[in-house]
Amino acid sequence: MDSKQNILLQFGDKVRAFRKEKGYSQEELAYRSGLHRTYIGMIERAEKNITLINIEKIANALEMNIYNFFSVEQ
Amino acid sequence: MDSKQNILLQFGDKVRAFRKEKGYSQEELAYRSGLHRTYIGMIERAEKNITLINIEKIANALEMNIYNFFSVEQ
DNA sequence: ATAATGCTAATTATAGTCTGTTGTTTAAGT
DNA sequence: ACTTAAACAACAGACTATAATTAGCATTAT
Repeated sequence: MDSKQNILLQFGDKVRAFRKEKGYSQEELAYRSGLHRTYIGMIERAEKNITLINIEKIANALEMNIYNFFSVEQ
Repeated sequence: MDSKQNILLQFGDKVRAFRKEKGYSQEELAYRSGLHRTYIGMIERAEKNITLINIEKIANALEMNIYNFFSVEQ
């Protein structure tokens, strides 16, 4: 991932916002989703082009539905 | 991708349904999204774990928003 | 001072691309 | 109805690009 794509920035921002709403650290979210601490950071910084299965893991860890990451409201 | 994950099956089914609604062949959708003919088939059959950037490409090609793939209604 | 996050780099797994072949559906024409 | 052709989709295999995982150290909050 060189130049950060808009959709990844948008997704990363939402993950970070929802994570903070829940009061989780990156490490806590990593643990809950079964992903690695540094990987969560990379996603939030839009450095990785995440796959659908991992999108779902993060959604589950944040106790929300995937479409919340992509809906226009909020 | 060995055993097909639920989220991939759900996504693939939606892509196929929306594609047919538009009257596109897999090849037509491939052309419109800039992806490969056979790859579209793999996605619809849930054989690949698609990345977010390609999810967006397919959404654009189908002239819809990403959350339509994940919303419960319809 | 310490907890949280950023950043680099290296490795492994797999997503994505492509060619070609087989099978299946659709629509003709005779 | 039965072929024939053409369009469409499934499938296999090989290759390339990159996502995913991890460790270690630097930096930034608190």
